[in-house]
Parts: sequence; C-alpha cells; structure tokens
Amino acid sequence: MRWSQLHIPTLREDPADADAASHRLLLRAGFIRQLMAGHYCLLPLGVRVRAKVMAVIREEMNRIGAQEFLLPCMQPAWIWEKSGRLSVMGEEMFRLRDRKDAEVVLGMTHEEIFAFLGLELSSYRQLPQSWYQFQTKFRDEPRPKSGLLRVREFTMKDSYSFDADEAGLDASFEAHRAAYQRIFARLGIPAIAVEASSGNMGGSDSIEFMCPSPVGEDRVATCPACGYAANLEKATSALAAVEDPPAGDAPAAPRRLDTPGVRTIEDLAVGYGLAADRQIKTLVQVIDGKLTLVLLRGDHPLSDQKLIDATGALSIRPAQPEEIKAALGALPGSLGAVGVSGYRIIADLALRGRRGMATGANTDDVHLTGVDVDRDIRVDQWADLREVTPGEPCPKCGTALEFLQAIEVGHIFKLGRKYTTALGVTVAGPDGGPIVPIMGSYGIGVERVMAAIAEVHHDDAGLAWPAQVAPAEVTVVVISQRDEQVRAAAQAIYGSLLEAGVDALIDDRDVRPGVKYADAELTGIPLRVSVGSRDLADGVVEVTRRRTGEKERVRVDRVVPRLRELLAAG
RNA sequence: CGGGAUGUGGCGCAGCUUGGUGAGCGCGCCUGCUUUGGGAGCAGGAGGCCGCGGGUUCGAAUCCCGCCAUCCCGACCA
Repeated sequence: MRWSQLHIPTLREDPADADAASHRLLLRAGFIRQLMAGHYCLLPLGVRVRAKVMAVIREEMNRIGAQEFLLPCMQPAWIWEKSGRLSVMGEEMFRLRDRKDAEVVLGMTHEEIFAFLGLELSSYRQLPQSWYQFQTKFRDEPRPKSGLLRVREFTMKDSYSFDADEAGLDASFEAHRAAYQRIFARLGIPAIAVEASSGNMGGSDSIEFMCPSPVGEDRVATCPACGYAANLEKATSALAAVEDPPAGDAPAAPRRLDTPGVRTIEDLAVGYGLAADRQIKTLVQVIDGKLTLVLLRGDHPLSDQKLIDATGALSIRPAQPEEIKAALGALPGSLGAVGVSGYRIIADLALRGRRGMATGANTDDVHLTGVDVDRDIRVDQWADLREVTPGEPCPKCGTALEFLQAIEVGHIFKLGRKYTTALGVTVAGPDGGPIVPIMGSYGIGVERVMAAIAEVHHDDAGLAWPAQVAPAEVTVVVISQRDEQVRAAAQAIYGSLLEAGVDALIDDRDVRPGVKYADAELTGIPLRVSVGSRDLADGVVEVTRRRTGEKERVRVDRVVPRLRELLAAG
C-alpha cells in the first residue's frame, strides 16, 4: 500500500485523555479512534494488527484440532434464562426488545449458544470436540478505561471443549494451556499462567494468562523461587502458627472486658495489649440479601472474591451500621460471633482451633477475651477468605511472595456440566446410556492483546511491534520524492518485496524525510528502508531496525534477501 | 454508584475570577513560491451551534440552575 493513500492520521501531540501508553500511542499513531466510552473504531493500521493477532491465534487453535464457528452476538434472553445467568449477569448485560417485544440480549460470552449447538452431538464417539470463534462481546462495564484495555465492546476468541469425562476435559484443558503459551510467545507477550478464581462462570481449575504491566488491573502473587503464581483473588500463603496460651491456662468461658471508645483492631491492640493476630475480626456482609458474619484474624484483610467463591454468592455488600445494630445489638467496633445464632457464620481457616482470642461482645464499648473459637463460636463454614500480602511465605516453598500488576490477556477454565445440563445436552455412552458432556471454556481478548503488546513494546518514539503482528513488516521510505531515479528505485524495491511475500508499505508522501521517519517510528513498523539520492549514487539503501535503531547500508540488489533475513531472525 | 476534574475549529490549549471591544494561540488543513537524508520558510486562505437546555442581564464562552458527555480515583468487573 501507498502511504499517500492510506488513512493513517498520526498526531504530533499526545491526546489529552489518554493515560496508558498503549492508549496514547494507539491513538497518536492512528490505529484507533474513540466513538464513546468503551467503544473504539479500528482504523486501517489497527485492523491490520488485529487481523495478524487473530491469524496467530487461529493457527494455534487449528493446530490443536479446534474448529472455527461464528455465532450470533444477539441472542434470545430465554437461553440465558435457561442457564440461570440472565439474572446473574445483572446490569453488565445489554438487553433490548425486538419489534415483537421479544427479549433479546447482546452476548457477553457464548457458553449457552455453543451448548445449544452441542445438542446435536449424539455419541461419545464424536467427542472430544473443541469449538471456537472470534466474535464481538458486549459487556456494560461500569467503568471502561485505558483505551482498548477495558471496553464495553470487543472481539474475543472464545473456545469451548466437550468431553465425555473428566480425563478428557483434562486433556482438552492441557491442549489449550499449551496452545495459549505458544500464542502469547508468538505475539511477544511475556504472559505468565496464574491460578485464578473462575468468577461467575462456574467451574473449577482456572488459569489466567497475565501480562505484567503497571497499567494492569489485576494483582498477581508470584514466588521468585518455585514459580508459584496466583491471582490475588485466589492466592494463599503459608502462615506461621500463632502461639496461643496452653489449653489448661485458658478460662472456661470468655471474659468481659470493658473497652470504652475502642472501635478498631488497632485500638484494642494498643490500648489493651491484645495483639491483632490474637483478635477475631468480625465483618458483617449482606450475601444475596442475607446478613452473614465473616470472621478473620484481626490482622487479615478480607478478599471479597474469595468470599464470593466460597459462598457462590451473586452479590455481596458490607452491611449498613443500622442493619448491624438491629441484628447484633452493637455497632461496628464491638462486634463478635460468640453466642450468635440465627445468622450464618463463615470463618477464615486461620482461625481454626485458636484459643484465648479477643473479639467484640456485641455490646458497644465491650469486648470478650479468652475466646476459644471451637468452643465458643458456632461456625457454619470454614473457608480461605483472607487476602495475602507481599512478603508472606509461598504456600509451596516458603519463599517470600512478590506482587505484580498485570493485564489479563487470556483465561482458561473447566466449566463442568453446568451448561450441558442446563441446555439438556446428552450423548450416548459406550453402554448405550446417556452421558452429559463436560465442558471447558477458553478466552482471549483480541483488542486487549493488541493493547498489551503495545504496552510491552514501545519507546519514546512510539510503538515497536513484533514483526509477527506489525501493521506492515517493512516501510520503504522515499527520501527524495521529487527525484525520478529515487522514486523508481524505491518503487522497484517495494515491488520486489511484495513479490517476495513481504508485507510492505511505501511512503510516497510529498513530505520531508523527518516526517516519514517519525511516522515510521510512531507506527512501529519493524524495518525501514530509506531510499535517497546520496546512497543511491553508491548503489545502496539504508535499512533501519525499529527496535534497536541499528542502521546498515545494503546494496540495492541485496536488500530484499537482507530484509527477509532480518524478518526471519525476528 | 461515591469522590475529583474537564467540555472553546481535526488535535493540543488560552480566554471565564472581574459579562461588553475582531473568539485567540500552537499544530494540522488548502493555495502559491522557495525548500527536501530527522517533524521546513515566507505569503495568502478555509474552518468554531464556545457540550445541550433554561435563567439572570440592555448584552453571556464568561454569572446561576438543570442535563449530557468524557477522563481520573474508588466501588464494580470472566
């Protein structure tokens, strides 16, 4: 393509509303334009990168035997009703009515629809199946942000596996895991696979592929020694045991302690010498409309996601002080679970077997000491609820955990039979009886991947795409546009590149060379060939590598093979 | 949904406090001439419902009220 005819509206100045590097540069280099919050137009260069990202993903999906589909993004509400997710998805799902007043929705994902197609599977002998598509997803995010990183409308490569049994699912899952590793490696994304929560998808084993970046919205705990890595929503750590007083020394029942004015763990620790790790923190949460007591060690923060995962809740929120007062008789600051009945009590594992603890007495300004958790509190459910903090020991090897910010670029998880059951998918098993296939679900956000690549591969001059996904591999810069010989030589090189199968552009604009150099760098094209009268007199052109800035003079008749060499070398 | 900020030619901004004079600056764009190996110079020119609606006033980009939009922080989020 001729640059002079392409719509590449580069901006000399930084856009005002772009913060993240990918957002700023994709806008400035003319890849994207915003239509409204969370909805972006892809311009020609953006479309090219997107197509190349998709091509890489498609190749690797096909390589593991997955088959490409294309399903509607507009879907009947009833199918979501059937899976039970119409209400679960809440406000995040776009809903509308057609002219017949039928309820339809814009798909946030496609488990239901692929399961619907799975109804035509009839025998276990047809399994396994892996089905995928690239399709627009719509999610009414409360806060779209950071350009392509968090949007309301985006392309997802989503795939779904159907297997006859768990062992089959394990194999499909592993195939996808391996495919994802290859995909991100080829895309130039230093993704790390981390254990994750499966959120409201339902499912068990859940692995997120994370691209470390300061603009990432997820926090990941990693172990520098053994490679343990988990999303903070899931991460655990090995805790040193807290020494409680020997059983014999403990009082037979909790003792009342008047604590006027004490409202916080800190107050109690400082004022009464009751260390935070010897306190029970009592939080009151409203879980799906029901008041619930959540207990943690005094120095431990609650992970909302872990609470959701542990309870299967659709929604949780902290209770209001009035609700708490009405239920327990005291305000936050003096709450406890001793002797409480009629409300569900969920306790963190770190409280198990603890004795001699301090907690609120459910009377304002009064606490209890000498609390024996097993003896004094009727715990309904034990769960891992606490959020780990940096420096805590790795659960696998004990080394201090490190935290990093990351962009979630992919997510794979085992769905189980939730959707096949909901939609009534069965196949005949070896004995002739019905089998409900078990599913896996695997997603990659295409535009988010583009943004992640941009986050990882850029410098002060602009983007620096890996050749595999660059909008073009080479740009031929015509330095002296008015010089007939130069134009002809550049045109010849450009033609030879196309013939050789190189994805090349020719910058034939009638502008000064500096403008062309700057745009070549801003748009991040990996290789630049500068054709000017000075070098041409010696029969050479200049080849510049975007990443390193390395320049070399190459004889005109050697330039195509040299460029192919550089591209092959990566 | 809470907190903060911003809306002025395509882009980036000033003007608003203290209402009035031609709505201005840089970049970009168009024409001409010169220029051409790192974002050219000179001359001429086009382009603005000052986010929208209402109000105050002789007079509103400017003051007041309402709304909308966008961005940032938080909540939220496969």
